Amino acid sequence: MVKLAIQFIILSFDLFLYYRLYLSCMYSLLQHIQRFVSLTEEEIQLLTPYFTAKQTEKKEYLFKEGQICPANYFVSKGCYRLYFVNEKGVENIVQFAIENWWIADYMSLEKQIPSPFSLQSLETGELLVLEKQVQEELLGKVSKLERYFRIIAQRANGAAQVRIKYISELSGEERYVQFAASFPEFVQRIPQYMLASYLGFTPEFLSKLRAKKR
Amino acid sequence: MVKLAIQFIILSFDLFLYYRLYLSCMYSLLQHIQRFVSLTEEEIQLLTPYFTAKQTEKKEYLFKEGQICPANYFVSKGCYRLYFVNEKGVENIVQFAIENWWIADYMSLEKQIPSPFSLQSLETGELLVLEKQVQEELLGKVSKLERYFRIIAQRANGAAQVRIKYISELSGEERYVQFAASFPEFVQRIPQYMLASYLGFTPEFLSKLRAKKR
DNA sequence: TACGTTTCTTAATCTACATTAAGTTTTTCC
DNA sequence: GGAAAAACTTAATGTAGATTAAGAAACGTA
Repeated sequence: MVKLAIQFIILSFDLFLYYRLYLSCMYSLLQHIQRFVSLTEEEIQLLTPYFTAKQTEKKEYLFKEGQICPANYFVSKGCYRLYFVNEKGVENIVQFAIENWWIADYMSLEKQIPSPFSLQSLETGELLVLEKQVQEELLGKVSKLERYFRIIAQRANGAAQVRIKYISELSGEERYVQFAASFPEFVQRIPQYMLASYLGFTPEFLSKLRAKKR
Repeated sequence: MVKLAIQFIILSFDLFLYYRLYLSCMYSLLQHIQRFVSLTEEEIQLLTPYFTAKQTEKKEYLFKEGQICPANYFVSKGCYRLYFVNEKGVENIVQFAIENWWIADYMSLEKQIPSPFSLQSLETGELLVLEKQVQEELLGKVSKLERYFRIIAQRANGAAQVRIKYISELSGEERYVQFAASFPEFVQRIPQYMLASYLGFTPEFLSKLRAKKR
């Protein structure tokens, strides 16, 4: 009987922890959504069951290369990277995501094909998980979210166009200088070798740039 | 009186030409939309007034660097490029669009800021024009199109992620070889120096690669 | 058809960053 | 707290593609 009581308390505590995580994440997401689309109380009620909250440990994978990207992820807390490993075994980061960003391999998610990318947590984090099938159901129930996701995707699209412009136009050094000026806290937050990877050059070269700057 | 009659005939002929262009473009677009979203007859009736058809001459600009991107464009016929000019005066192509593609500077369009890009026609072409404000009205009238545009944008997103992967991973030569194998007709269709620009290297280098391949 | 413009080709020289190879410092984990 | 792993730094050497400078070929226009 004591064992059962203890298990019940543990279960209730787990439930409490999950609920707290879930509320925190949903709050972030609703704040984000309402920046683009206004929702009624009813719509909010309708949409909340479609999301699952997840806590991730540092280095935890959400999916790995070769797996189908299982969901679209909204970052409530933490930092994540989408990366691939090239034929020399070197990791190349294609995208980071921090609070209030969505991240996924959108080609894999859309076409349900194995991803060449892996998605990994860089620190303890909290996410909302929206699987493809679940998203389809959700959008059937709350069609206003089609608008939200369209706006998000179009913004990401514009950002990608600008990113490709920078890759073409700026030297490695210029990219570093601009990025560090635009996102100084982010630069402190991640390992320098990952920053180098994202900016498209080697950690050795980044060391050289940093030495030059001192 | 004779002059009036001639003017009326000219005006009717212009209207006929426009109508023919418009029908052709709308047909392309409706075919495209129905690949993703099914529309009722009523919805089709509702949406058609929101699009303007446009014919472009070779080299014609839809917008130039420094202007706000005025619209989202659906390509019914022809080929277009989105490019910027770097500080050395060299043109860098960020994107092409051919039949059934949408193209715009999505950052400029979304935020209504001056674009660093220009959008130019590479051959005589035909487009449907959807200005931002008009799109908002349209989406208010036929909300199903939110879904269509979300899907399109998400696919473009996935494609951009893959594009960035290729830029990081493959050498210039490898990019050329893969692109030429994947899109042989497109390679014939555009000037080689534009292909080089899009793939991220100089026309001189492309000449070298082509010589090597013979 | 002739001329000017655009596109493509060729080759030598240059350069931004990669690669190789360590050593040093910081972080992690038991 | 100590050892191992990870991250950062340094420097010499190498390389993929850029730059420079033309010349040749193709295209467009009057």
